[in-house]
Amino acid sequence: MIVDGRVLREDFVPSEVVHRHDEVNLLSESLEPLLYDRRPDPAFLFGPTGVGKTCIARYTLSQLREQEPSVAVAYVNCWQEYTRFRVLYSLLESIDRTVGVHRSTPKDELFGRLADADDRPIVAILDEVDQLEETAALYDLHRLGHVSLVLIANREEELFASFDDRVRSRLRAGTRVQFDRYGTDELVAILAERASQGLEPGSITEDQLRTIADAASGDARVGIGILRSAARRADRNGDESITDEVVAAAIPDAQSAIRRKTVEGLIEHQRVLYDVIAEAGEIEPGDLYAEYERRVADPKTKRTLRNYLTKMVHYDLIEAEGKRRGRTYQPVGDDDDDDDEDGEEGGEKAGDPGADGADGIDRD
DNA sequence: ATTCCACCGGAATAGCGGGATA
DNA sequence: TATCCCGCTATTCCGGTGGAAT
Repeated sequence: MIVDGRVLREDFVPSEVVHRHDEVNLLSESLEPLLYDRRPDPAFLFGPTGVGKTCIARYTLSQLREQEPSVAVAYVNCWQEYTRFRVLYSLLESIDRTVGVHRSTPKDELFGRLADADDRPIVAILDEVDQLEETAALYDLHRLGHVSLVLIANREEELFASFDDRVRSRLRAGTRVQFDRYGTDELVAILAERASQGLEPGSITEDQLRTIADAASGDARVGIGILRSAARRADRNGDESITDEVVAAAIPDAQSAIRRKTVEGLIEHQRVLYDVIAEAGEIEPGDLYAEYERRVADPKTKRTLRNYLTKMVHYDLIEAEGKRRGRTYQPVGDDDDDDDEDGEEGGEKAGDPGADGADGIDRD
C-alpha cells in the first residue's frame, strides 16, 4: 500500500506547498536581497506546533537556491544544538569547513572560520530558537555580514524575553511571518496530497482523511503521523485499503508514539524518575527523591534531579503543578493507550520536534 | 504575625572525556 | 605516552519564596 514512505514523514518537504502561499511569499520577499548580493534582515516565523513553519522555511530556501545556487543553507535545530559551539559548528558543517574542528579547538576558532568563509552567503535557519541557551550565538551570527538569519519559534514575546539586551536590539528589525492553525479543510488537503504521493491510489477515502484531520486539530505533524501509522497498520494486515477501524486505532498511536520515543531517549536516571512519577500518578518532590534514591544504585544529587525534571517538563513528559513548596509532579497524558504496536522500524528518526519535542532528550 | 523550612533555580566550580600536540 | 585544552555534565553553594507551623 505504501508507495513512498518518505512522503509520510513529518520532515518531508513537498515540492509544492499547500495552503501557505502567502507565508512563502512573505518569506521569499524578505530574502530577496540575497539575489542582489545584499544581506536581508532577519526573518521570524512564529506559530504553534505543526503549522508548517519548518517546512515552509526549508521549502522557501530550496526555491531560493534554485535561483541562486551559491547561497548555502544551514538548518539548525536548537533543541539539539543549544550551545554556541554547536550552532557555529552546524553552520560550518553546511559549508564543509569542519575538517580539523574538535572539542579542543580554541574558543573563537569556529567563529573565525565562519568569518573567513565569506565568499558566499549563508542562510541559517534556526529552528526552535527559543531553546537556544546561549543567545550570544545569535549576536555572533548577526555580526557576520554574510550570514542571514531565519528564526523559528512559537511566540514572539517569549522569544524576545529570552534574549539579552544586545541581541534584542539587534534583532528588533526584521520580517515577521505569523502562522495560524490549519483549518480542517486545509489539513484534509495536505493529507490528501501526501496520501496521493505516498500511497496506492484509493487507499484512503476523503471521509477518513477528514476524521484524521479532525483528530489532529490543526496540527499537520500529528495528522501526518496518524496517516502514516494507519498506512502501516493496513500494510501489516495486508489490507487493500485503509479501514475505518484502522484509522480509529491509529489515532492514539500518533501521540503515544512520540511519547514512547521520547521516553526511550531518556538516560537511566531520568527514566527512573519518570517511572516513579508514572506509577504514582501524582507525587510530591520529597517522596519522589526518596523513592528515586531507593531504586537507584548510585543516586544523583537533588539539584541534578531538579534539572532532569525541568527538562522532562520541557519535553512534555511530565507536568509540574505549583511553583514552590507544595509542588507535585504528574505524568502527562496519564492513562489511556497501551495497545502498543510499535511498528517503528529501525533507521527511523523523528523529524524535528515541535515545541513539544520529540527526540534527543539525552545529551551525552 | 512571625518564624520555619521544603523546594526551586541561578551562578560558580569541579571533574570527565577525548582529540590534539609534543 | 603524557599533557594541554575545552565543551559539557553534575555538583556545590546559596538566595528567594510561599505554604505550614507556631
